[in-house]
This record gives sequence, structure tokens and C-alpha cells, in this order.
Amino acid sequence: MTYHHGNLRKVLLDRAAAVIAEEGIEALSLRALARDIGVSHAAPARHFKDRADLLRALATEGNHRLLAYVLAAADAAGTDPLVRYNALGQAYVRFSLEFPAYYRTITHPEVAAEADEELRQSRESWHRIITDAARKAQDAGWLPDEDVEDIVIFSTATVRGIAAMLGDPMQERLPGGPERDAFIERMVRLIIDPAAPQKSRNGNDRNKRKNK
Amino acid sequence: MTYHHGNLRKVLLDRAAAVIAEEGIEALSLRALARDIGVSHAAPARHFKDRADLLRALATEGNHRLLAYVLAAADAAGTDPLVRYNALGQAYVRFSLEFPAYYRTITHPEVAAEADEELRQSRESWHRIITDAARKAQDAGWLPDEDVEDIVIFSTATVRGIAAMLGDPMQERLPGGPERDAFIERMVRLIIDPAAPQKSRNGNDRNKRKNK
DNA sequence: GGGTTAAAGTTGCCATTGACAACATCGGCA
DNA sequence: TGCCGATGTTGTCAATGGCAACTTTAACCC
Repeated sequence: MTYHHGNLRKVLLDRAAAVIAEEGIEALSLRALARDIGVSHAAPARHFKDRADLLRALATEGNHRLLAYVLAAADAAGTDPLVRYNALGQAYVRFSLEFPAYYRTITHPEVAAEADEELRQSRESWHRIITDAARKAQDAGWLPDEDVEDIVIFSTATVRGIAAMLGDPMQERLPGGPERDAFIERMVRLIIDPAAPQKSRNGNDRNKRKNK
Repeated sequence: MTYHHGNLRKVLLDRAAAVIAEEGIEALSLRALARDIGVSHAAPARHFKDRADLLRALATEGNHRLLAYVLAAADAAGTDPLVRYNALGQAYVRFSLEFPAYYRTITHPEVAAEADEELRQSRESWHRIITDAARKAQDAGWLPDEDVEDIVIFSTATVRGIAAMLGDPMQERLPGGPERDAFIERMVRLIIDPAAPQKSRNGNDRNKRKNK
């Protein structure tokens, strides 16, 4: 073994993600991590100030991955705002299932990741995709003419809630296996349904609109 | 001090809730708890097998409190299914803000509380309130005629997501202070709007209904 | 090339913690 | 009254996070 490991930081992050996926965040131990990798118990300290710092780094990376994942899904869905939005929402939930370690770290209440400029831009894109969809749905007259900002938050909260419930061991009545994708599709469609533009959803009172 | 403390179990739970509210779950230490209360470091072990056991008990109590809280709010709201539902949803979010320690414990991914019969009945009530509201909204023709079960899950996920976002330090653009109640009201209204029964929401195609 | 230096990894140490065992005390009950 | 189980106590151990002091390596400058 080389005295200088070389890319210990990345190895630590990857192994930490694996441990979290298998045993949860609480089970993550810096010393166990070091043992697994084959370095001394104090080696991680060179890269992460303390345990919380490692989790924060993990959350930062997770945020980048999540946003890249959902934005890629939206882009792959084409140009229709409603379809793009729908793909975004479904991708969010799927990310939480495919990369539970990152997702749990991101949403852990006691891990606050720093948001760099790149992340802020990604969030802007996220915001715009939902805004565009909400506007189109409102123009078609089948989404309530509430503040578009509200729709963005509402929509984000809902996908978050779906992800939370699917990842919650207490929830037993939720579909798993092959039915799960269809379930996710239905849930996201309940926010904004891209296949029902001719239908009306709630509130045709156009002058109530508050988005600026 | 009496050798026999008497109600150490309850004191431990209460103090634990206070610590969690102030410093988070990770900061909870059985020994520190014992020190605070003025009891030996091994005393908690008589009431809780280990740290996870205490958290589980806390989550169980939290679940009972949460359900009592939201069901009381629904009952106080009267008999109209839509109004009852609305009160339930808002109460859920408010609970997460008023009792963050219980809420965080309940939703902590690594704390699985046991569900006794009483809790199961409360959940049934919860379920029925949402079902009734969804049915009425569908009969009025302004909620998509999806499976009612889906509406229940969707609705639960959304309030959970709103609570999660309001409790998330990463979210900065969310209203706090006096505007927060109005915000919660708007969010829950976006699921089912009790004040808009004359409007249509999505899908009047009655024969598409799937609830059994 | 050789020496300097800073980054990265190591060993050693300490306080805190969770968990367990053995012991002490209290209260209820036969 | 005397027994006994519930409850609390002291003592101990291994694991952990975090810090300090030391060592090795690679890169850089001359």
C-alpha cells in the first residue's frame, strides 16, 4: 500500500454512501470506514473535519447528482412543458429509490449542505420547469389560478412526500415491485396531468391569478 | 432524592423530547439525559433497553399525539367532509411545527415505532376523513376520478412534504412568522379546495372511477 | 540532483458514550 | 415480618470522535 493513498477522499465518500445505503446514517462510523478502506483511524480527518463534515460533503454531492438526474430526465422528455414537468417529478421520486443513501443524506434534518453557484443554477432550472408547466396548465384553464410560486412549492412538497412515504418502513400499504413505477406515475399525474389538457381542474376564474 | 425516582420513564421521555427539540436527535445521549435528571448513568436502562428503544417509545407516543391532534382538529371543524379534511391537513402541518421533536422522531427513517390497536384505529379515522372528502369532491365533479386510495396517499404525501419543507433549514424561500398559517392554508387548499365545490378540477369522466 | 516544504497518512492518547454485570435499596405482598 | 421483584447504583469495557505529535511522500525551486 502506498503511504499516500491518493484519492482517499473519493473512496471515503463512496464507501460511506454504501454503508449508509446498507445500514443507515446512524451506523456510519469514521473509524469503521477507515478500517474498511485499510487506512489508519485518523486518516479521514485529513479530508473531513469531523463526521458531520463528511455527511455534509455527501449531501452536497447528492444534491448535485439529484438535480443532474431530474434535469436530465426533464430534458429527455422533450419540449412540452407538461411532459417535461411530469418527467421531472417522476425522476425525483425514482432518484430517492435508486440512490437512497444520497437521498437520505440530502433530506436528513441535521445535515445542511452548502449550496454553490452550480447548484443554485440547477435549482433555477428546476424552478423554471415547474413554472412553465403551471403556466401552461393555467392557460389551458385546468389548474387553479393560484400564485405560480405556490404551485412550485406545492409540487416540490408533494414529490418529496411521495419519496418519503415510499422510503418509510412504517408504510405498508404502498405498492412495491413492478407496480411501483405505475404508482409513481399516477401520483405525479395527480399534481399536473399532462394527458388531460382538455379537462378542467379547478378554478377558471382567470382574473384571480396572482403570479407576477 | 428518593432512591426510587417513581416516574423516571415519563421524565426521561419528556426531557428527551426537549433535548431533541433543541439540539436534534443525534445529540441525544442517554448518559447526558441521566445527568440532567439527576440519576445514575445506568438508570435509563431499567426503562429502555437501549437508545433506539427510547427513540421508539418516543415515536410511539408522538404518533398517538399526532393522530389525536389531527383528529381533534377534524372533529372541531364540523361535519362537512371537505372542511373536515382541510382541517386535518392543516393540523398535520401545524403539529410538525408545534412539536418538532415528536415529528422528527416519528419521521426519522431509522426509528420504527410499533403500531398498537389504538393507533390502527386512529389511522382508520384518518383514512376515512380523506376518503369522505375525496368522494364528495368527486361526486361534485371537480376532483379527478382516480382511485380514492390514490387520493388518500397523495394527500398524505403532500402534507408530509409540506411539513418536511417547512422544517428543512435548506429551504429559505418559505414564509415564516404570521404569513405561515396562511401559507399552510393555501397549500392544503391546493389538494382539495373546500370553498370551490362549484368549480371543476380535473376529469368529469365519471365512468373512469376506480374506487371500490 | 538535492533540499525544503506542505499535503497526507500514522500512532498515541483522552473524554464520552452505550452496554453490560454485580450490587444496593425500596415497596408491596404473603 | 420476611421475601422478592422492580428500580436505581457503581464499576467496567469496547468503540468512537477528536486532538496532538510524528513520519512519509511528492512536488517544487534552485
